[in-house]
Amino acid sequence: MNAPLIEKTCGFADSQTVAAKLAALSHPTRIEILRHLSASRSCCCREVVDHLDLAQSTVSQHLKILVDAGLVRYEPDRQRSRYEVDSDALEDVSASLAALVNSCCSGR
Amino acid sequence: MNAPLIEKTCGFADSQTVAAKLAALSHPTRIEILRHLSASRSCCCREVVDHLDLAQSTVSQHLKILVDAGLVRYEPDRQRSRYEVDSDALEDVSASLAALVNSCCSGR
DNA sequence: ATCGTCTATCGCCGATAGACGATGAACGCT
DNA sequence: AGCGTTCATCGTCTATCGGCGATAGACGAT
Repeated sequence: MNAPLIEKTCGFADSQTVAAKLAALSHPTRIEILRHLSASRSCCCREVVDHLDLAQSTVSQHLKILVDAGLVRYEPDRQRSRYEVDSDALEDVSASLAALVNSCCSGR
Repeated sequence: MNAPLIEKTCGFADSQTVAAKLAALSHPTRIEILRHLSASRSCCCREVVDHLDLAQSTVSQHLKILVDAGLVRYEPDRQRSRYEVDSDALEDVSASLAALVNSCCSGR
């Protein structure tokens, strides 16, 4: 998966790539999860569940989506899980969107 | 709909609002449409259809989603339609995401 | 008046998303 | 060994998405 590389060199990723990352961010629960992950640096699944009032399986699913999108790092820690925001990836997405928006607004 | 106002004043919109706008952007076809709209300033539906190789009804749907999200302005022009990128709204979304990302990455 | 074009909308469909509960594996503790 | 906790995964259900064709309305041209 070298998409971020392409992104770095040419200034914007292809529509497919950008859309996929934005899709991972396009759910209120997942945004809330990101906020919580960044606020408390510990971040096991249970913690997020307590914070969110959703079923544990549901939260686990959302976390998986974020991990699959490359926005959150995951590391099993004993019987716990450890989730952590991937700041670089997140900034990448933001930059991609900014590049897209910029290229769309350059004409004025 | 005063969400953008809130966004302006407090630095970031609520998760729901951000997610909704990102959802509108989280489809490759819609990103492609945005690119096309910004490239050619004229933008009737038919034009987009010719550019995209999708059914007219499908394209119309995607355009509607973008309009409903407030990212594209719409104005009927005779029997044609006129779609135009709303640069301000687009920059708003980008800023919202940047704010979110920033608040998530401030800890390092 | 009629025809052709451009749109938006409707109805339909297959696929996917998002929620849940149940389950079993892994692990710490007693 | 046995119990409680944490977690990922599976199966199920429902709602929504994304695609299409068909249709009707609006309009220009003939």
